Amino acid sequence: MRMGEDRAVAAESGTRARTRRAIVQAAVALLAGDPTASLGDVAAAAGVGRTTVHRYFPERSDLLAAIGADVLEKVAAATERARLDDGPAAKALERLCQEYFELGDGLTLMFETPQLTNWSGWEQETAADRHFLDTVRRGHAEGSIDPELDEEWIRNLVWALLYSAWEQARTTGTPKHSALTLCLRTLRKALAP
Amino acid sequence: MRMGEDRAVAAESGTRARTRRAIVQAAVALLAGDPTASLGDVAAAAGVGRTTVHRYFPERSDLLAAIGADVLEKVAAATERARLDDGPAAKALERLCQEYFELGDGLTLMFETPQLTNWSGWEQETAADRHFLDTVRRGHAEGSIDPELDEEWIRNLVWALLYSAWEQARTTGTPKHSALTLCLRTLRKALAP
DNA sequence: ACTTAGTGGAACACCGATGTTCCATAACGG
DNA sequence: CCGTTATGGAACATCGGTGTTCCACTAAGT
Repeated sequence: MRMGEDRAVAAESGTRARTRRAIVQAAVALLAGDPTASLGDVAAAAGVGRTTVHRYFPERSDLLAAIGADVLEKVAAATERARLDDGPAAKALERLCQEYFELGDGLTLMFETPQLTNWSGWEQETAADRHFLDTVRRGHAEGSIDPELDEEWIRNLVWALLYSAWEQARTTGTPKHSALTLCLRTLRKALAP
Repeated sequence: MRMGEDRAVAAESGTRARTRRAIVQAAVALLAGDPTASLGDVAAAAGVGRTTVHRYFPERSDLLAAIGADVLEKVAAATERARLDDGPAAKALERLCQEYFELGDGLTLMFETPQLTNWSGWEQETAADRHFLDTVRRGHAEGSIDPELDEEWIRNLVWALLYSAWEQARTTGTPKHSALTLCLRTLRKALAP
């Protein structure tokens, strides 16, 4: 038995881990701008050879899956940080929104790269997802969230607002903080009963 | 001078016009589900031979351009119908939202198919776009729209809400009318000063 | 009915992305 | 300092989508 992690590939020697991260990072940034970018482009953007990319991710889908897992992990972490159970539910969702905004290009990818959501972890409800929906219900119960807006719509709404805000920051020159401010203000007003 | 249209290709004999429309229609529906669908798939979905597709649209980009133009045209028509200059600006935008919702899969495409917006008509501001922004400004002036939300954000917001609502209707079983209701309610609350 | 316009299918060349192999060489760690 | 580890590049096979041509066939229009 190996002392590896519970993840698939497990403990890589520092160098490999660093290269792998470099590739994934570059891929996220690049694919956010052009979802059809080739693996050669990704390699170039990551500053490595195309061969190396294939060494780490035999098929394109493997890279996509890795990105998907990465984003998913970041979402989970962000959900943790938001401490959804503290204070009024509406406020909790605003905090969550702020945390999710840190996903950056990950937001763009989730919208524009459907293949990313084909990876196993995405089809079934994640803990973060459940926690989110629970919080919305709590908001409905305690009266801090408009009861006319059901859970599903609010989930879609949050993501849509985040995507809009991030894209506005990415394409137009809008500074990130003001984009986020608009996003949060809009969310607050939308949720208010 | 010819009695043809001002458009590029102009008056086609009824049969051709019908086939062309069938192809574009099928392409819209298909690409909304999978933006990477091949021309063969489009042909199959349209119930015509692949050769025929190429006859009408020599290159893939030509088809995309046609779709882009089609959507653009529908947007213009919808903007007309919304009568943006009547009544309070906030109400006008809600009417506009209702009209835009009719774009259906066109909404999905605008978000998920960037190549669609590469076509010439999209880079420069359209009349509809200008009319929209003018209406937002009017809302700011007359006090029916939250002055903290700038024109650009509101434009993005409207599209994002529409996309969310449409996707919710398309993927989950939510009936279209209730999706639209949620969308409008959210917009109304977001715009309110 | 007969001419013309429109269609479908097969066959082909082409291209870019993908995935694989092999080897020389650079970086790293003991 | 030397062996292991990781890398980059070149060369190659493959594959699917694309775009083209040609011909037989069918549906319109007069």
